[in-house]
Amino acid sequence: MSNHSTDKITIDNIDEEELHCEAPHQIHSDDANAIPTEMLTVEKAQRLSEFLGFLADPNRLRILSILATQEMCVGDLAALLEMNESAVSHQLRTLRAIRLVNFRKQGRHVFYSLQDRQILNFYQAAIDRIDKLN
Amino acid sequence: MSNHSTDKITIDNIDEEELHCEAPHQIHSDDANAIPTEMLTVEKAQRLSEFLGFLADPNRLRILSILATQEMCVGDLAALLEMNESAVSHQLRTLRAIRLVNFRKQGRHVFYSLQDRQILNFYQAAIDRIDKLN
DNA sequence: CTAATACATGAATGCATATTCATGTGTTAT
DNA sequence: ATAACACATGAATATGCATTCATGTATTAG
Repeated sequence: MSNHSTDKITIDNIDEEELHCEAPHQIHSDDANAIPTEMLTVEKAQRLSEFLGFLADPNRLRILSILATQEMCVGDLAALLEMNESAVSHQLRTLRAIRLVNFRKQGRHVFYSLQDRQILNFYQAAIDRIDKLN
Repeated sequence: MSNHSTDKITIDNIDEEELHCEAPHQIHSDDANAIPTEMLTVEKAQRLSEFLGFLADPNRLRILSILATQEMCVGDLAALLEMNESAVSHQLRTLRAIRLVNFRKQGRHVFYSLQDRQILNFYQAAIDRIDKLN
């Protein structure tokens, strides 16, 4: 029955669900503009985790790493990745569902390409993070 | 028995695994520096997906969204998130394992804070992506 | 028309993982 | 010392999901 009329939930604005520990000190920002000031709502957290979850698969990432540089048909993707064609097709289906890839048909071939090229920023940032921390 | 002596795999450098479809056209870059030119190796794709997978959970994201602004103890986190304390503790365990959070003990309380503040960049970028595309 | 090719898809299987429950450890209060 | 509190953790359960297998559809070749 929680009647929050807003979906913006600031942390200290929470309806006094008796928090016993005082916040000992606020975290200060290294780069100030990157700090979100609000707790994620359940709904938004779900959407975000869904999106990240779609990226969080080795084979999907490898597919995207290929499509980032060139268009390619399903059979060739399967050959490059050394995967079953069916498995590749299933993955492409999910990538299509979230609008990350495009496809165009040409004869019996289907060529896939990267649609949302904005994710390359995540991709690169994540790669850098991996490279630095290990 | 594939004896690649290198872990750099460029796509057209692949040992001629008979690709039948010619690449009809190279994808050109919107912002050129964001384009990776190499296919991800299996190992690197696994590490990357593992990292993204750790982020891809609604409750972990909500925890991080709180810790991004302030330190907090386990019980208060559980209250804010309306979660079982045990569930929160398990999640914090995995966040600790990947060095995303710090903790300090004070009496019977354990205060968690964000350690790797670099991920706030992903976080913000992902949020923006979600906001724009839906 | 028939066969082969390229890809898609539904069902089944197996694996990873989030939550819950029960219990354990350490700390403060009485 | 005993009890209550704060948190951690192992085991069990359940749920989601990636791959495989079998089959279906569309296109081209002969």
